[in-house]
Amino acid sequence: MRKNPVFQRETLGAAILRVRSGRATSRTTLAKELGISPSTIGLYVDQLIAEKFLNESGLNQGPMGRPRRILSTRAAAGWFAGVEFHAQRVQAVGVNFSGQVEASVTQALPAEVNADLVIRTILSSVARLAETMSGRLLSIGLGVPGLVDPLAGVGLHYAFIPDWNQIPVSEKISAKLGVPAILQNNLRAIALAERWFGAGHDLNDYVILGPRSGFGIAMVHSGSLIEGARHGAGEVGRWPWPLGDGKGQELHHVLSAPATWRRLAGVGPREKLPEDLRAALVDLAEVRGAAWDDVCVDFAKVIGCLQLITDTEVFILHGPLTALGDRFCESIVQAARAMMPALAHAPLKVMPSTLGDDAGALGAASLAMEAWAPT
Amino acid sequence: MRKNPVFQRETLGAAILRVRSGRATSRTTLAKELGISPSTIGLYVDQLIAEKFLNESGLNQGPMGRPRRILSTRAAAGWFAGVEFHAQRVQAVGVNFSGQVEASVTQALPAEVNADLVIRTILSSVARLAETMSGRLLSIGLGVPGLVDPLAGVGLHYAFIPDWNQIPVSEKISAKLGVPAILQNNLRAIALAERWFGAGHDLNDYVILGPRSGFGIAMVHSGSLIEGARHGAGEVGRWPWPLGDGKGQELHHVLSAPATWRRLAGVGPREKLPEDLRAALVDLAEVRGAAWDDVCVDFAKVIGCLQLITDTEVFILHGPLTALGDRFCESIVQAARAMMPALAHAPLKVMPSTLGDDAGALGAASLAMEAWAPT
DNA sequence: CTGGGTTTTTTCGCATTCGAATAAAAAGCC
DNA sequence: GGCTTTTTATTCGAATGCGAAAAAACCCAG
Repeated sequence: MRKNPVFQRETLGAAILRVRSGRATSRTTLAKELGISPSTIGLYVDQLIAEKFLNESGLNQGPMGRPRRILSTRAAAGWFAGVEFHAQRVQAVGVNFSGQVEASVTQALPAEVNADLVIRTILSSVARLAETMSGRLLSIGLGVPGLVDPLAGVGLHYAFIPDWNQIPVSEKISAKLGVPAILQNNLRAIALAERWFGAGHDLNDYVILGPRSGFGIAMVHSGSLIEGARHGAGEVGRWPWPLGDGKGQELHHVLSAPATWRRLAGVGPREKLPEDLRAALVDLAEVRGAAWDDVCVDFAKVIGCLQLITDTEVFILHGPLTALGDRFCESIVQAARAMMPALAHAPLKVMPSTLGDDAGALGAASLAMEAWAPT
Repeated sequence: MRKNPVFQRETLGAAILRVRSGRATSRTTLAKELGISPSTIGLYVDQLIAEKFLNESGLNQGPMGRPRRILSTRAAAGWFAGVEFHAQRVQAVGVNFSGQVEASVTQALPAEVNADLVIRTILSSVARLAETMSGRLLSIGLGVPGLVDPLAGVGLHYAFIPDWNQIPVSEKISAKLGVPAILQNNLRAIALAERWFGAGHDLNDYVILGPRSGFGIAMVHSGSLIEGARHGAGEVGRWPWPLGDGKGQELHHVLSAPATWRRLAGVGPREKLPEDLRAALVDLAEVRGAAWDDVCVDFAKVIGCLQLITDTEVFILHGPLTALGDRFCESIVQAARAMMPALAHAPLKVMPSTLGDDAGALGAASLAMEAWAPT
């Protein structure tokens, strides 16, 4: 056996990612995935096994030939934290080294929230996760609302937390916790969650629809996130509404989740929504008729336009409106086809996410996993 | 001197590209650009000089220290062909190894054009270029209208040439000429032209606006072209018009170049445009009043929406409407700001391209240059 | 059960690429 | 003019990663 070479962190990290995601399960497939030679990957895998990051867990016999030695991540090798927040709450998940969620914490934020409180709540959430998780924390991902500069690790602006301007979140968090903290906009984090935990497994091009308190989208093109020159890509919510009419309001106000509920329930903009929305959802999902059609047509206008620009494979609906289910998505597709001749025979797919309410936190955890590599 | 190593084609090609574009002018800057060590780049440059692809052309004395030995491409090392076409004409340029245009050929296509004729006209155009150009042809780039599969080298569909369906253009051309033929959609090719010959030098994020016979856009994000999952990204021309109204026509018909001329000139949709459009342009550019404002507002609607989705640095206007000049672009920006609060204080830049009518052919030549590497 | 076929993994020599030191080329400064 | 400082280019030994070939592990057929 020769003297150990100096292993490239990047390659080690990439290898672990492939094994964790199941995209590569043996030395040979890893070599192909990473585009390096079988002899080299052998050394790397040996190293990762020696450092207890990977395991060999049995054999996989193909139709013929020597069976593959199945590689898997050691769940106990450490854990990642994923935290997402918005003006109302902080949500955190703990994910073991194999990418399985093992703990989850949600903390509400008071009405008079500020940046400092958010940071402190994030830290306390991670501390609570740490009580459950075993092994050491490896890195932390943060899904931050509003404008975010991921490279600098700075939260640039978020309208619903007064002093949230130019906050060096990454610095503050990683100084306290002693591990790298990776930032990303929360919708874009959700896009990553879809890749790791949802439908985006084999997708290279998809768009996340995020009708929540506003309406934003996150776009993945050729497997990578679309950021925009100033981190502002996907601000569809600020389109004028009615579309193309300068005098009106913004799309935000019409296609947000609350606005949609109101329209479906026939509740005026001033009236309060029913207290137990969760319970009312089932009923709402049964709504048909004019209100339903109107809402679908409005969504179809936007999604149709987006399809024509992005030529994406699929739209994945996130947020509370996923409760409206497949029929909502299908109605949107139908309406879009009816409205735009270009889409009549083109593939257009809209589907509700299978991830739940903690998609943002899962996405943040994905950030952490993707960024981490052994020292 | 040691035995020559086996040089990586990819690295050789990348080095030539950097030198040609002026992004790297010495061994050291090349090393930084390519992310390889100075010692290695030395060997590569020596090899490229020995093979007569590069020259040393003098010294560049900085404020201090040993001066850089300036590298440059040998213009006579070979040439690239760039060909663009649409239903009416084929346009070709010949570009020397330093990236300078040395020859240009335009051939009209008859009304009863078909795929076979297009291919033959492309070949004859290249043959005519060859009469002027010196050295050997290295590769050929093709800007193809409609849907294009660049990887397969296949023209998928183009509405204005009847049998243009699934045409293996790359195969046909490179079989005849014996050099690689690289395909791309013509608007996306223009985006590359902007990078090599125009304003895109230092830009990583920009959007090409192509109001011609229709209305398409090409998007560059983080330095790379947005293709779309099915090569159909940027089909903004097929948005419904008026925006958001299902019952109307398509944006194509209102914001195309001819339609815009008609609106500005007050000419009905059936009447013919003035014969000598070129001459009339100067007058049209003076147009003001209601028609002018209407047109600007309509463009602003679309460009504003695009800005909010893409968050691009700049829109570059191409096609005949560039004749309307800076004032047109400025009016659009003003109108967009007035219409969309989100853009009121955000950076929004629209500018006319400085490239002329042969931007498509230049872009095709850029394709050829970017794809080529020494054997 | 032995030998051929097939696929995965490892071994081992080799060479491309790197890193650190060295040389080269100029400016500025006394 | 010699000296230091600064930046670029080259030299040369070392080593990371590669390729070809061998080994390993399994199936199947006779």
